[in-house]
Amino acid sequence: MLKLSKKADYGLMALKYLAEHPETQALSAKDVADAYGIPAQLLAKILQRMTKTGLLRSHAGMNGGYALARDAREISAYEVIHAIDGPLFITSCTKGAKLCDLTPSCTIKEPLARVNESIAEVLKSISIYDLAEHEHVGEHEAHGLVLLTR
Amino acid sequence: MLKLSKKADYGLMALKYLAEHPETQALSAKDVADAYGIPAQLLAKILQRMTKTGLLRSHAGMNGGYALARDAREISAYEVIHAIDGPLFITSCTKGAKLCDLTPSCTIKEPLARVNESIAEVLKSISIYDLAEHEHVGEHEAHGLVLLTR
DNA sequence: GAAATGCCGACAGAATTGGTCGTATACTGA
DNA sequence: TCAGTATACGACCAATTCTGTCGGCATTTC
Ligand code: FES
Ligand code: FES
Repeated sequence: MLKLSKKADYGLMALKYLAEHPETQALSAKDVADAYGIPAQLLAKILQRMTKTGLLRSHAGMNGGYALARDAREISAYEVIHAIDGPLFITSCTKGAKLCDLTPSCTIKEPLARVNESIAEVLKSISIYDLAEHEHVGEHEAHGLVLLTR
Repeated sequence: MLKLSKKADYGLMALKYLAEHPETQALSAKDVADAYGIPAQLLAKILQRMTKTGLLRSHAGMNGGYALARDAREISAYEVIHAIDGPLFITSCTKGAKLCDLTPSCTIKEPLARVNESIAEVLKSISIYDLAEHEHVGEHEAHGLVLLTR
C-alpha cells in the first residue's frame, strides 16, 4: 500500500546512476539495466517516457543513450514519479476524467486531497542529486524537511 | 500509483461516519455500508480488522455494532491505513521478511525510507476528527501542517 | 430458541502491474 | 552505402494484487 511501483523505482535508480556519471556523454538503457540487473527492455521504456516528458535527452546510434536534460538538483523525485506513473493521487478515485462511483457519498476525498498535496510537496523537495552519493546526509538533518504540527 | 486502497478509503469513511454519530451506542456494519453504498460484507471485514487492532469496540447481538474505541482526535489516519493495509512502505520491497531481489543493487531504498517517514508523519498528524465535519478548515491553514524546505 | 449481529477463512473475478516481443526509425562509422 | 548500435512504440501475455462474495460459526438480545 502506498508504495512506489517498480517502474518508478527503476526510473529513480536510473536517474541516480546518470547523475553519478556526469562525465560520460550518454549511457544506453542497457548500460544502466546491466548495472543494476533490471530488465533492459523495461527500463528502456521507462527512460523513453522520461525523455518524452523532458527529464532526459536521448540520442540514437552508436555511443548514443540517455543523459539528464537538466542538472540533477533540478529534477525532483516528484517529477520522475509523475512522468512514469502519471498523476499522483492518494484518493482511490483516480481523479480527472472518471470519478469513482461513490464520488457523491465519499466524504473523505476532499480532506485527503490536502494530505496528498503534502506528500507531493515532500516528493518535490527531493532531487535526484539528493539521492545520489551523500550517504552521509545526517540522520537528523534528514533531507532538509521540517514538519510542524500546530 | 501511491494511492490508497479502496479498503483503506472505506475504513476512513466508516470511522468518519462513526465520529459524526457519537450519540448512538453502536452502528452495525450494514448501517454504515448502506449510508455510503459500499459492499456490506467487505466493510464488515474491514471493521473487524480495525477492531482487532484496537481502533474500534464491537458488540454482537441485536443493536450491536461498532463504536470508536477512543476519541476521534486520538485516532490518526496513519493508524487506520496501517491497520487495514499493513505497514506503509513506499519502497517497492515490502521490507521485513522478504526483500526484493535487487536489494543489493538498489541504491535508492535508503534515501526513500526517509521520504517514507515524512509521509507517515503527515498521515499521523491527521485525525479522524479532522476528517469529520469542519468543511471550513481554511484552505490556507490547511490541516495544521507546515512544510519548510531548507 | 430465533433473530440480529460480529468473526473468520477460503475463494473467484477483476484490475493493475511487470515484463516480453516485434518492428520501425535514427544515428554512426567504416 | 551498408552494417551495427541504439532509441521509439505499440501489442501482448504473465504474474500479482485487490476487490468482493460465500459459507459457517460465535455471541448477544428478546
Ligand atoms: S474514493 Fe472516489 S470519491 Fe472517495
Ligand atoms: S526496491 Fe527493493 S531494494 Fe530497492
